[in-house]
Amino acid sequence: MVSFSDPFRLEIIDLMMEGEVCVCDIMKLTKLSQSRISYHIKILKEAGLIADRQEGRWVYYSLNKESLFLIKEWITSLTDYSSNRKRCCE
Amino acid sequence: MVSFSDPFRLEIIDLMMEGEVCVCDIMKLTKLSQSRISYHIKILKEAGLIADRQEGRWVYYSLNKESLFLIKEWITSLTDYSSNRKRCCE
DNA sequence: ATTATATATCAAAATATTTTGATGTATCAA
DNA sequence: TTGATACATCAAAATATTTTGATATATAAT
Repeated sequence: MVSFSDPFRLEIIDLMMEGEVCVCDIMKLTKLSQSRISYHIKILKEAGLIADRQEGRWVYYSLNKESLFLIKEWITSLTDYSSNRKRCCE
Repeated sequence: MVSFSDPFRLEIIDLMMEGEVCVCDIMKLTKLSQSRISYHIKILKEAGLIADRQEGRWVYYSLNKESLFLIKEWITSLTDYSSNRKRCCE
């Protein structure tokens, strides 16, 4: 969840919406520097939000649908719970 | 989304799952200092994630279900999109 | 073998966020 | 109207994250 917290990471996630991308794609599409992209990719990967697959010199990154589904489930649990007013501080 | 990024804010959000809470509730339940809680509450409020309602000296905070729903929809759109492999860098 | 390409990693600098403690404001009770 | 309570705000200090530029590693092409 913490890794969702950077605007560039959100941008990278949005790019992955349409399928696999490599760092070079992200470079072309965002004008971010290579090491900067690698840094954010690493954060996303450590959070389990993206999957990677190497093919030769390229590494393809894509969204990890399972972890996104788990986040959705957590949000659902937050809102589904009955929200009766609690008396406070008494 | 950025406001989701702090462990204490996630803790506060979890506390709101069961309904409205005031800062004093959060103080009792988390042992965080008052100003620290107010600070995080402010971040969550500015992000539209929580609603507030004043009653006398107390301010009751609760989850904003609509904004949580919007986040879920965004995540759904991320994963629903067809994820055909894209050729890269060629 | 040598060179080029794709990406990762690193340490230092830059920047942003969080925490703290003090003070301010509004409401309520005595 | 005085004092207490609940919460907000502020500036400074503490801490964490991000960016940069350099270098490293692995693969592939020549």
